[in-house]
Amino acid sequence: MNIGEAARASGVSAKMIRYYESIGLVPEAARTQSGYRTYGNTEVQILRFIRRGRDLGFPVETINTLLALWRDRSRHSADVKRLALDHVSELERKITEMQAMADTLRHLAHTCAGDGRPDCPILDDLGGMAGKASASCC
Amino acid sequence: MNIGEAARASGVSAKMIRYYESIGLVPEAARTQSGYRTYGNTEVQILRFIRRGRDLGFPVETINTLLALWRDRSRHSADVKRLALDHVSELERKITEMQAMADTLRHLAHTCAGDGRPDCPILDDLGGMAGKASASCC
DNA sequence: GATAGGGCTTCCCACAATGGCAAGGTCAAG
DNA sequence: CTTGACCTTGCCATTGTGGGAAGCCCTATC
Repeated sequence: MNIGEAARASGVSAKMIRYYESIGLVPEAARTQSGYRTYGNTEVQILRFIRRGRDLGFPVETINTLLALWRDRSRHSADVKRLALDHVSELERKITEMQAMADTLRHLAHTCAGDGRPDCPILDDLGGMAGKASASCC
Repeated sequence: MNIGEAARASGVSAKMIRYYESIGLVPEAARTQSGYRTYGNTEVQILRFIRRGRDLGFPVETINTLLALWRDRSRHSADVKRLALDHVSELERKITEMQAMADTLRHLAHTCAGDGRPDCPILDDLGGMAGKASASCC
């Protein structure tokens, strides 16, 4: 199977497959005489694993660890679970952060007329003029 | 005021001030004879505006537009409001995406014993073996 | 006046993960 | 043999930030 076919079969672009190989996330693929990479079912399965991990937002570095655990028949599921829950915490942290941004902006936008006049509480806030009359810079 | 002092006064690192200048987000600073950048209150105010915009998650490109509107006394607040609400939409999109990831992972982690045994629904899911017995790669 | 230390300058490198392009080799079908 | 689709490597761009090196500048202290 060529890289293009492996890409189609795994959902990982050929570009990314080469990249993952270059950073050592997947082992170097076997090559034909002419230099084409070749893939089998095992490799495609690994690529699918990576793809799924990326879809769940795991950083590549963590996927590397997860792959190692996947290969390790004597792994402790506790190690996998901890990686997953750490990632959940990280996601929650970012979600909370973005929700605070969105809440602030929704509030500001709510108090903004949004018409043809220049007065705008959003710009007032950004300009550090919150609560004061709408200002222009400089 | 030197760049370090301006950084302290605005909350934007000296490094980033130079970067913002290089991409044209802030005008080129005046220089002393020896080449040091100098800043006044106006410049610090602009930097604070940028800092606040970044804290609200606006991309630099959008902050550029917001700065232009800030300077434009004949602006329409509708334009500012639209930028803000578009950004809220973008934040919501990302939040929804990350919440789906977190929900999936919480569910998987919940069904994972997290002990010394190797069986792990999380790895099963990543390996495309959802619902089947815990597998090891290759 | 000399020296030390801290601040400033520019320039380059790195990150994470992905896309795109270009120049060239390869393979299979017509 | 030609054509078109595919593969190869390599370099550039993204977004926004940090780090560091080499060298100049300024001020304070001895």
